[in-house]
Amino acid sequence: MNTEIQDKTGAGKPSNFIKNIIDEDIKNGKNDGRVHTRFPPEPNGYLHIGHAKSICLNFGLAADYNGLANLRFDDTNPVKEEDEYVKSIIEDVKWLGFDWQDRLYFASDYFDKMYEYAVELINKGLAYVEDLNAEEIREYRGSLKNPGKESPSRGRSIAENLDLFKRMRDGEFPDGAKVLRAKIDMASPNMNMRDPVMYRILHASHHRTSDKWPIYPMYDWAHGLEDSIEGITHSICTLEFEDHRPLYNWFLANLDGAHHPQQIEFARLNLSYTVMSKRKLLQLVIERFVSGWDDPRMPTLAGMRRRGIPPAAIRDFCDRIGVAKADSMVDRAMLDSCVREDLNKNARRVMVVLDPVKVIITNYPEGKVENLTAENNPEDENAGSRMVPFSREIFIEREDFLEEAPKKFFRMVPGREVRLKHAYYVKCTDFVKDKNGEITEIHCEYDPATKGGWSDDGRKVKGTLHWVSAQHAVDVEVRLYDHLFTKENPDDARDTADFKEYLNPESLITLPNCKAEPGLRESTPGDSFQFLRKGYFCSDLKDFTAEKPVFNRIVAMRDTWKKLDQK
RNA sequence: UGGGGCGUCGCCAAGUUGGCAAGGCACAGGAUUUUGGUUCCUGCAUUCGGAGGUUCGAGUCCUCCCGCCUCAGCCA
Repeated sequence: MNTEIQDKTGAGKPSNFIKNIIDEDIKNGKNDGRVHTRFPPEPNGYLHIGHAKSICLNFGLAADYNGLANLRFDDTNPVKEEDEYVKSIIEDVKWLGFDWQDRLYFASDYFDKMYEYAVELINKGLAYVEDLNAEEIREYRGSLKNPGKESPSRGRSIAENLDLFKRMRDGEFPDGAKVLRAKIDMASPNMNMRDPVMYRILHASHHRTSDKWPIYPMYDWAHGLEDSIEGITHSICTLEFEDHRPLYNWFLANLDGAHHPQQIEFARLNLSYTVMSKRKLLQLVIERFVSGWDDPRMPTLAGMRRRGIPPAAIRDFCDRIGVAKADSMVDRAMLDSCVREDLNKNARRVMVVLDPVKVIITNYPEGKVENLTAENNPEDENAGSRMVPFSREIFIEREDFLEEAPKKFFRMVPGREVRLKHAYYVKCTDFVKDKNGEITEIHCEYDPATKGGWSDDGRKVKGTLHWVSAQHAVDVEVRLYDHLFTKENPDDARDTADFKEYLNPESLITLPNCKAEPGLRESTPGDSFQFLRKGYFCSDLKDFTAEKPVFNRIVAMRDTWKKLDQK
């Protein structure tokens, strides 16, 4: 394999086309071998896992090449942006595990400089003030197949343009009255080059510059300047900006002495069984299909944090999916796999019965309580152990008992011996049903010689069950989360009405009466556990209290029995 | 017969100057196991959207064709 590249870019991470470009740049001494990237969110919404891909890419590249990565807010549109989003984005990027040190920047910090640059273009005869209104500009722009035509304003003198632009800046004109446009080519096959708008008039208060500016720069004009000013070497963005690259380059090439970063585009992330567009996510929140931006089913970083997904698992996921230019849809199972891998290593094991049925161990002394040793994590010898109380009456999982069982079922069945994890071997001797045929009570006998769950005589038991002592059990609520949508790609709803038709009615199942071992009452919100044999869960960041403990299922265990059973 | 991209296993994805198809997820077997979890083995593209061509040799070069994504905000 290409061990050379891997050694060079470190960490044994797979190569990708961006690293190849950077390797080449370094070989050629471009940018003096510097690598400087940036993550440039607009503070107008919450970050989601798609942004995480970009964050991991930009900060990861900087780390791999001993470079730097900035966090920069692209706040050029005051009517959409709010400080609240700045805060949440900062929180999310930190949570993901990245550090921009003192390099937190705002596009709005460069407004003065951008204005000067605009004047420079006007002076070069490369920009002009437009009188046409928005609708007229659209008409003049032409269509995909037909060239546009030049605006009457295009012929204005430099002096007049300078004057008008100054007056735009001074607030003399109402919103929409004029714009500043670059003078490029109205017949270009690339629509972005048909005299794109650089500045629009917006008498709006900005979250940082307040009322200082009545004009605001457009993305295409502003973004390259931001990159240039910060000395960015590789400006990484998503595929839809590919068509903007010629414009990005045109602006920078026409400004004297401006540092000129290289724009590189990659394919944005699509994840199966969810949607990623801000508009659709917003709709789910507003129409109450989810409880908020941090609903554990949301693909937002806030939602994933509340779900209990470790940031390290998201970083691992972003490494595994790679970076390329082909549109793709990553299987949610890939993320689940990363989550399980992390949690298997790190989550303390604990016993919780989700759907309890009572078991009475008829030959166990009434009133007796034993404290049994239970290891906290077989994957981590430093995790230690805890004591779990055992008594005559316990709860087990309803689905772990079958009156008549198929051959491959090796849980509790009348007459068969099974092991209670960390406790004893027990054998079912009897059971009680109510008039609906539902099991209400199971009777067992235990073997006192098997304390701890071992037998000296080499006797084999195939099944091991988790349990909770009835008198010591803590009542907890458990929320089982599943895919938000039933369809792999809810976005291709073109044939039918709308993506919300594919919402999964079982994406949240609340179990209000679960039985947990006593220690769980003391958990800190956000703690994650493996509920033995059931999956990984975390105490809910918002709703968990010692009085009413609430746990979220992060992801279920892999379950080969379920697969077998369904066949 | 507008422009710009992309097409390698069910899903991601590597494949640097042509040298004879990495890896992960998923799936299927088996071993180990006080979690039907973990771990560990094993299997899983004679083939790279298709058809031609160049070459001793092509996923990599050439030609044509097919399919998908994307662009007409004073959004980013």
